Amino acid sequence: MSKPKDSPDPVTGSASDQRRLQMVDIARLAGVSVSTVSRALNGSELVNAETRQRVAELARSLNYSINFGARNLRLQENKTVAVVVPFDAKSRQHISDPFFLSIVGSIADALTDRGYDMLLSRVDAEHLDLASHWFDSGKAIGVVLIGQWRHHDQLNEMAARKLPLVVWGGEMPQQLYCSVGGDNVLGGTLATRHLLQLGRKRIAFVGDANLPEVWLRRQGYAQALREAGLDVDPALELAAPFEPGVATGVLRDFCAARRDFDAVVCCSDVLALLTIQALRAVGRSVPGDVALVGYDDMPLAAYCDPPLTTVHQPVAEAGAELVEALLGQLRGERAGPRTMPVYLKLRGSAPDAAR
Amino acid sequence: MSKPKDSPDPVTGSASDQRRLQMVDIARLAGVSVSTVSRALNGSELVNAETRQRVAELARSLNYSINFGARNLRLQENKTVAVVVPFDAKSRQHISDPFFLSIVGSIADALTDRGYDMLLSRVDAEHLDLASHWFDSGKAIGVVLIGQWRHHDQLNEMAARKLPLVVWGGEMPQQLYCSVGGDNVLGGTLATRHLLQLGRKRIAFVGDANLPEVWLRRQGYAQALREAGLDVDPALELAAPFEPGVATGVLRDFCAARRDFDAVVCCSDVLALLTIQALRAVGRSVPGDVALVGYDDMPLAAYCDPPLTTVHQPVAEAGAELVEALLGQLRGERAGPRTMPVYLKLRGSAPDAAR
DNA sequence: TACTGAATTGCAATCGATTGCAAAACAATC
DNA sequence: GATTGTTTTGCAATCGATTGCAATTCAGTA
Repeated sequence: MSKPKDSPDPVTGSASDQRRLQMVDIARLAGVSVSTVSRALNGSELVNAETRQRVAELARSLNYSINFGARNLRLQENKTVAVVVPFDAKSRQHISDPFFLSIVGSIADALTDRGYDMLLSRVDAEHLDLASHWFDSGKAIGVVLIGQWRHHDQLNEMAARKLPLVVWGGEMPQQLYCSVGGDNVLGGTLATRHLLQLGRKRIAFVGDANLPEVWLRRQGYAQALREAGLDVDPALELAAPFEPGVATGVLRDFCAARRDFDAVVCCSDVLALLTIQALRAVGRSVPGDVALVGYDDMPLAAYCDPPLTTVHQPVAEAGAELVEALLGQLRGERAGPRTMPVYLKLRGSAPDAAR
Repeated sequence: MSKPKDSPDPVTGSASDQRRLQMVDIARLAGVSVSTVSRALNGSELVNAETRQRVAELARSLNYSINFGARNLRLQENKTVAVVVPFDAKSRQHISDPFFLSIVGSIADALTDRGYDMLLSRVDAEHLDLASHWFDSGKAIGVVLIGQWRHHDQLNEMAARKLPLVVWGGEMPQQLYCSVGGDNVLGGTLATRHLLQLGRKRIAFVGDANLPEVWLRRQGYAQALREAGLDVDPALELAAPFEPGVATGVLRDFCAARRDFDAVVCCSDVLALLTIQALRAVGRSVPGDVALVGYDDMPLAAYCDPPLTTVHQPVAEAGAELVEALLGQLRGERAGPRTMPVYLKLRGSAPDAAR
């Protein structure tokens, strides 16, 4: 009948355990002042070693933990970073692209490692500047924004206002803010070159070039074609958005209308999957009739059918780079944009030529 | 501390030195006291309508926003909720399962809608109880934990300590904490019944029954088999974990060793994809040789090949339910576990019998 | 002009921590 | 015992907001 675990602890007192323990309680129990407790818990040399030990043990045994709100207010210090994921207000769609979610996970890791907290929120992709609210309100010391979307301009304005900001995305000409991203031009080039090496000559490009990252990838795509002495055919470019719902229709129409291409460069792995579906719907096979390269190398890319040949983005390193860039800014360093290497991961959707 | 606040040095004043605007600044500029500004911004009737208007406009034009740390300290109120995603410490793997990430997105929405902030963090899946730190330190008013994993016991202890806690997961016997989840027994039953209706009799079950949710789904699986007069064959159960890395090997071995099954119930869509790959590697087709049902209905489930027939989990509603359950607890309501309906989404991997 | 009550406004205490400075305790020396 | 020097400790101000209560303003009335 005895259930020791559930019995109320007489020391802490069952009635008053509603209120959270604070320093004054520890102080009273230890028979010292609040100042001494504060110093003891912070390991100050000013307090007697024995007292320090005693206070620390008392605090631990009572499961005391400090009120960070009060501490931050006093110290004018804050270890919280806001991570903001844009969403499409028109379609009211959440971000569901696995790649962005992976990046968020990677940032969470990087922040945790460095002792920072992460405030996650969403913002209308048409009003990226609302993300500055987290800084303005003092809730966060800086902002990490996932993607530039269509509002390069707003980002520049935010940077001009001295908002501590880092953006995952591509490096654009005359950019004021600090971006971190994969080498999009290289990615576009690698994907296209590989398809050319497979002997494909009519290579379509799927992605909305209004987005900076896509625009850069398209540069790489065009460059690779030029190297091979080929021209860009605007008819083979499809401005499909990243939202699966919209993209599906666009892709089906495209595949129904044209059969004069033998390869596709897709600007995300999700778009690649949708493209494969659209192609199959009109009776064309991958990689037989059409070879296909995706982008991102999302976790599931290896487990699709066919597994996706895709441009690998350095997700694991991305979090650390973004966080370091932000902390650098806060230290007053003038941080420029950073571009990280990418490489092509060969899988079934556009297998190695040697095979 | 008698050091008067240094007037910001106009010469050396670095950019980062730009002190954030506070109420006292607004007060000075408006020619009123801080109290009046506070009241004005909070829309108090005590302050003259005209003054209120003037102060509000001034604050807006200066882009002032309140310091929440100070406000929360004074009001003893906090609108931050910690959302904790367990990770596997052994494999040091991030959570990459798209389903969990979708749930996180859904919670972010629900919290934003209700004016709460979301603190996202990860915790070692072997020490779920560390999640209580967010509450103990006053950084969050409660904790939402994504998944029970193997530590039902730790969760019960946390609940016994009166930690405001809600867990996404299944409802287990003698559970002290509040869980919110899909109806796992029903899900298992629906999946299995559907395969039986297709005429399959040797149905494998893939998932680690040490996890509460899987355990419940297995109940449903067994129940459906019994209904059909069939016995559960332990040889057809495969305790594959959710981590793709580990699961891949386990599944390949299983498919290589046994060909005496004609259907599979998988406990996640990712496991379903891996199973399809493993089956194809040994020359068996889906759904021809083996019909297959996944679980979760992750965003990409419709875009795989074949598209996955899968048990749809109510992700969009999940966030709202979890948040409401937590807020209910905070209001002092004695909230029991909630189980949400699920349904079977028919797609290619186990098509409708009628076809 | 003096008085009254309602409408505004401001003073000062408060939330829970940190920390400069001064006071107290203790030890060492003359 | 008085003086000096070194540890330890505690008082009180501070961070940026909120709010009870007292003070002020002002219109209306005697």
